[in-house]
Amino acid sequence: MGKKEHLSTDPYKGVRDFFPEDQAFFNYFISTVREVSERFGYLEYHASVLEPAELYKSKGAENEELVHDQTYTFVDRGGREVTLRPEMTPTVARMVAARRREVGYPLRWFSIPNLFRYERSQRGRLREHWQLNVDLFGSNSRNADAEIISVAHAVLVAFGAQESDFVLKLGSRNFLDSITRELNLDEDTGKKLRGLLDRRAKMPAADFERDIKDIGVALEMLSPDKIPADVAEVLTILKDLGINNAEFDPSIVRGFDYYTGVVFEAFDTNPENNRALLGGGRYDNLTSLFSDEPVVGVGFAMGDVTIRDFLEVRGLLPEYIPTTKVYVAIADQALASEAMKLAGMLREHNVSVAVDFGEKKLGDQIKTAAKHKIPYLIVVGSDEIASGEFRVKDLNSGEEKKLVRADLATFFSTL
RNA sequence: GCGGCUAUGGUGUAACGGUUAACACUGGAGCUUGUGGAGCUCUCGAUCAGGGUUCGAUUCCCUGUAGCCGCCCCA
Repeated sequence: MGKKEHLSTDPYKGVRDFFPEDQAFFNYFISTVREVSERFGYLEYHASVLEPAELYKSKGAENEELVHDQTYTFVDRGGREVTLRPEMTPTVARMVAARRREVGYPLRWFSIPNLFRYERSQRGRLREHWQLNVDLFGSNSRNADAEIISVAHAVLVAFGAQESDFVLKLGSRNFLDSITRELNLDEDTGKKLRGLLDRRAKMPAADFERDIKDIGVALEMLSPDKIPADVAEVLTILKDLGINNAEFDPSIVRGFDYYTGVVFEAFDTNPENNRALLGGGRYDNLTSLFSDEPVVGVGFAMGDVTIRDFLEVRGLLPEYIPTTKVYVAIADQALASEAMKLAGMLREHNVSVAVDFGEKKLGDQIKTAAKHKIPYLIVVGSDEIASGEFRVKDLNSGEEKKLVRADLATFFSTL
């Protein structure tokens, strides 16, 4: 036997391989979110996955865990500490701050970066994922908050979701602060309250009520009927825009410290999938890391893995169709050059064509085309070369039609 | 960082502690020199690693490793 130790074919822990079917979905994800973002007048930017580690360290003690335990951080050959970005917001804040005097506001930017986090993976949470980030800078208007939420809404609709499939839940950091002030809670207790609210959906109602009483907050203060003024304003604008599945939810608080105003998350209305599909909110102080001239912002982010899970559950995943439209099979290896010439002619008309070199029998060549889910087949044989007439087979229906050379290009380029 | 579950060909599954580890898909060869995607025949290919219990371990126990799922945290 002489068994040799081989390398594993698994990808690195927590990251994915994108096989062509996966890449096809990914391309669909990218093109859909890009189209929607651009439709709202947002411009695409991009940045390196490498950032100086200080960018994440400077955000305060609360983020120690994120920086020390949940990032890929290493020292480069020049002794610099480098981090694979775990989120995009500090990067975009850095870029905006760098050109804060010249960019012009309101500024609308979006990006589709990959992000890394060093943590144990679980369903819907991997060590690398891709995320749409949409941000609007330089406006304090409630209309800006509403616009960002409506972009999020439009993205989900563009993927085929109905308003009944998801709900937009809005909360408010101002509201949270007002409770803290009213009850005179210290900073620690305020944080505890925020954490409890964040976890509310995941814990039994009785536990939540007990814990909330323990820190001295009456349950009535968190009633969904007591809509804070900022949330109410945004909800009114959204309604005017024709968005009817948004509501106030006092337990929407978002985990990050940098949020300052209205925050929101979208949820699948199917209670079995209670993970947030996307989330965001207003953050008014982020660029202050880079300058004393702060730039206000509001934005949201949506991951490719969570949206894929959502679309799968809802039956909204598009069927896989390869980009290759035509497969040319040959009856005899000697005809390979003829087949390649025919393919070349079709390519000049922007038809995607793959050619078989005839190393297997014709039947097996067709199997290959079918296996690759290529929709059309042309067989090249000496008869066809002589007559100039080719049989085009639709591999989905099994139907065949005869076309002369010139008509082939016309036929395929209309697909 | 903490906890639960799982580990058999490339994939998905099967095997009361007892012959040669079974079945399906996939791959390869053929039936079959140009209408074939099917079918049939043949074939390649596996018990995660180490230790223990036992006459005998894929099966039971321990350790390790890996994966999945939760928790923590949340981008």
